[in-house]
Amino acid sequence: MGKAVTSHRTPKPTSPLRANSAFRQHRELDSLMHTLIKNVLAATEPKDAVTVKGWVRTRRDAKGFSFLELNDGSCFGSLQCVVDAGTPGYDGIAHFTTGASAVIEGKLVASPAQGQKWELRATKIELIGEADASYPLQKKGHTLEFLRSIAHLRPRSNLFGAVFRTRSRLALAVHEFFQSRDFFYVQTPIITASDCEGAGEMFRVTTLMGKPDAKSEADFFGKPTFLTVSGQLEAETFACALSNVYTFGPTFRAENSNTARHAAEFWMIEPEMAFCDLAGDMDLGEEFIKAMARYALEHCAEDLAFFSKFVDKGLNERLKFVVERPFVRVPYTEAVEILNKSGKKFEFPVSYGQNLQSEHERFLTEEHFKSPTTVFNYPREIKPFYMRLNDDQKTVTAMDVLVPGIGEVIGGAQREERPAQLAENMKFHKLNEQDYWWYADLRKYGTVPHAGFGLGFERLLMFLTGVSNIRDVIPFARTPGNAEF
RNA sequence: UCCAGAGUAGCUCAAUGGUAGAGCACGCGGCUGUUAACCGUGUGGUUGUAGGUUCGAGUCCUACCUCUGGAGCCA
Repeated sequence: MGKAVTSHRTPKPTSPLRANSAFRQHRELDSLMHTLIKNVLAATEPKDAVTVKGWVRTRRDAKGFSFLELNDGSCFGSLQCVVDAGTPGYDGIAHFTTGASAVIEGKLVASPAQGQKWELRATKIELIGEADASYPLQKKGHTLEFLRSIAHLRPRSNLFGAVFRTRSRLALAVHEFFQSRDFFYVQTPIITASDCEGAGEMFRVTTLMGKPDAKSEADFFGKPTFLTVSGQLEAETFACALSNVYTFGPTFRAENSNTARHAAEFWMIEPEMAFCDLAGDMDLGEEFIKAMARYALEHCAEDLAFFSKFVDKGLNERLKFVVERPFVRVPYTEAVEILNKSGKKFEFPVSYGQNLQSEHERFLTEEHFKSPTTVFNYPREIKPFYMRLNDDQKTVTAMDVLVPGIGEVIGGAQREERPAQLAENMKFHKLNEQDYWWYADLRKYGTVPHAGFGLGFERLLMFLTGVSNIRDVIPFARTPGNAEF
């Protein structure tokens, strides 16, 4: 240990968006520290003294020297280091095995061989921490199932490094999208007492462990509390004050869902706009998805190239298509007609008043329109109380954005802003008005038409990376029976 | 939760009801500006768990567990 691990100061900011900001103040210190491999590989000319720190991906020994491939996760690629016998530290070369951490100093030179532009001719190598022979990540491909069982190590693999770099950049893109449109970021509570909209089974939050007979009045908050299933109702209160707001945070559903697109803990993005109707809501949803696709193409090109090659061959085409073409918009009633006239045999029959099944959604977006599709104006019976009743008295201003391969990515609506109608909606859905007194107050004091939607961040990532299981786009997945890490 | 499929070495997979094997990983030796390096060699197993059928079960039967795909709930 010692010197090798002492420099942990924030390296220079490298986000293109922060290039000229005050965040660059540590830049001068960079030369005293190590250089991220991302910056080494982007060099435009040879350099005399470079120090890199990372984890050994592989070592290939030759007579009299070795190739060490070092990766620090700062970018997709690894740096090939050439270490001659006799280089300080070479006597311990056998310990530089896959997974070991190391510091390498050397000269950056143009590589004489195919496969890489630059390589580091080592002048000194130092082992930081060796990797036990049982290190499970091999140089060969692994199944996603196996990698899930080593979630603490999988970020060191090509795929998961790419996924989580992309996730980070898109999280920033979410904020930039909304902030640049004058939306304010609202942090809605994670612990909540309201059963909200019946959006799903909830996790109970309590300090009454081991006291099964205790009344909820004796609980920490003096009433039953849960982990939030949505920040929407709270976001509405802020939209009715700051005009345009969004949430971006963890959401919890205690459903016993066992699918590739459900998790018990996931991140949801919920914009809410005052003085906005359903059309404006659909516009925002479409713009948002297009902007995310564009951002990924522009800022995650290297990682996307990997996804296109090994995860989803059609990814780049699809993202370009999404960016360039308008989404299809179709009323629910018309969607049902299309499905009925399709001549296609569905496992579940299509009929008005029923929710669209996965197979129906897939047909619309993958076969019929071959495009992301927004379905709107659903029957009120199958949608929550807060959605605005249309003049036909039968449908509500709901909208779902469906994308090929994933299904529903966005669920949203224009909200019911008329106090009497909101009360009627609650009766219709057999809800207790008293439980929503503060929500109803928004309609009592200066009500405005407003609209918003919820978007699953992980589902968005699945769509943008081609990764087909939600467990593989979230760092540590929580699903029924699984919270190991 | 329902339907279907699968659990064999650290990983990926073979094995008619009849002596459990290969590749990779790992160890050792060799070779080479190599790049999923290569060649030789060695180590490595309570066949998911518990029962049952049989002279004999990785293989057939029952239950359970786990995972995968599909469905429901949704984002």
